[in-house]
Amino acid sequence: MTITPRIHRMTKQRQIILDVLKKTESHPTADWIYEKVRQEVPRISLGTVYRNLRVLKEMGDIQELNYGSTYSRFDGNTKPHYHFVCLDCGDIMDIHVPVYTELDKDAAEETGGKVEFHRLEFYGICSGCIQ
Amino acid sequence: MTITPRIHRMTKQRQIILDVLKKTESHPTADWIYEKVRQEVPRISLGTVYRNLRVLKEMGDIQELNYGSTYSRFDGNTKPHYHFVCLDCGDIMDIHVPVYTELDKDAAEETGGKVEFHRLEFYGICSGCIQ
DNA sequence: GTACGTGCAAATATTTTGCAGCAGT
DNA sequence: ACTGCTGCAAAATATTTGCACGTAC
Repeated sequence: MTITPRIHRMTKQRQIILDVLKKTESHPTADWIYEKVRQEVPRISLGTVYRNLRVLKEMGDIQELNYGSTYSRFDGNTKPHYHFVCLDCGDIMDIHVPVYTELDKDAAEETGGKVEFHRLEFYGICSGCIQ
Repeated sequence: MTITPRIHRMTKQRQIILDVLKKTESHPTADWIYEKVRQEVPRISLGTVYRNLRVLKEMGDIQELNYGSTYSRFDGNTKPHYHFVCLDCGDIMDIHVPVYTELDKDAAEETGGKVEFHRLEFYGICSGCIQ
């Protein structure tokens, strides 16, 4: 009586959602992705987009971000990296600084728990908004 | 024609909401705060709780956290500190490691923007859930 | 007295879900 | 063929807001 793990199929919808996320530099919302995918699959529903985003996240193909707002944004870049959030225009950008994995050790020691990963976001005004 | 800044009054409701947040060690949701405050002000509305949480946040008296879920949590501790989020039980705890303000300089250099602050959360399994 | 705050209820916004038919493996 | 996936629409969740009255300053 072993648990059979759920098998994921690669449907046209799922593939296109993944492609859209891998191709964009931005960190789009579910609705933005929906509108984009609709150009190729006009009858796709928003529910399907949400269901696929959840599966893709579970499979580790994408990341979900929910910083500073009531809705989520998604990131097709799964390599560890940090983000910069502009407090003015709300834009989120990738930051190319080395990832400090040693931090996890300190945190694990401090809490007595096991640290899997960490997330770091910088908040401020982006170069475009400074003038 | 100067802009007159909004003046905030300290009402009974606002004071109690702030007190509740300053007293707790947890990082409660708006609804938890609502239930707690209701013990002292039975007729308070959830709308009032949300309005006050926004004002208190704007005044810098509390922090809003929205990590890994669709709803916000609030933190009465405004001193810079990091968080640990348990992927099993969902609990959020404070971490007592020094805050690395130098990180902000690197990020500002990399983006060309101005960094005000950063947030760092560690994700893993807390000591209570490890067994 | 002024204008910010409150309670109430309705509205928004975002995400999830039940269901019957469709489709990937 | 089996079972996961889809579109559709309705539901669930979390948060915001219009309004008339109340209250801190």
